[in-house]
Amino acid sequence: MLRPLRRAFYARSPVVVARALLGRMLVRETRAGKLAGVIVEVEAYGGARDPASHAYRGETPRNRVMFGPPGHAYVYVSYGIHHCLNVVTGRPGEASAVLVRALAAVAGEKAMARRRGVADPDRLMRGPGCVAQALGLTRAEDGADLTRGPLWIADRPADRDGRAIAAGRRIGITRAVARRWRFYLAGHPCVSAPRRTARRTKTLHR
DNA sequence: GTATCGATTAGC
DNA sequence: CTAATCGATACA
Repeated sequence: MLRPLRRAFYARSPVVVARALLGRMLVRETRAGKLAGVIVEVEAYGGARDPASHAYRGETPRNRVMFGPPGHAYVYVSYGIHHCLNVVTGRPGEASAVLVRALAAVAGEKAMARRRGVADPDRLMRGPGCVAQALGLTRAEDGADLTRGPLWIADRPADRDGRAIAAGRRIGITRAVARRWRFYLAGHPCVSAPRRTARRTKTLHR
């Protein structure tokens, strides 16, 4: 029987949780049916110590959930258009999180393809905005408790398809760009390889 | 108050 | 390369 990962799993540093999430199955149960995918790409974000984090400058209405207990979803609107799913990690108040950047679909592909308007299975959830669109996640899911349904991550050994965990720079940020806090399954077709170099870099900040 | 930037994406 | 579009931030 598949159960959700318990809160203790999330109560660790974002880097540790990020790596531990690779190969785990994320499940979203809707009235229309069950959507699921294996996590293949993530990014870690620190709180007050990480200039690239939404929590770096303190609590706001948007990031409030980050400052709460771990194991909850932080869903925000990116560029006014897309939604992005994060998992809150660490101790309450630490405001660290893991951004879910890509999944390999294992259930509900048809519903995902309909929502995405895309047929290619590898492109259903490649990129954080695509993940949220395929799963139908919005600000309504902000604060959802991942240790219970209907949005949860399964307590089952990671299935990494025999692939190594690779690390690289986080995508799309301009601060603390030196940190190699993006983790992904090497060579996986659902991983979004960075295409452009990031815009203007503001801080290296190791 | 106004101006600009972004943990993005699709399209030209 | 750019538009899309809004919360947060920077600044007058």
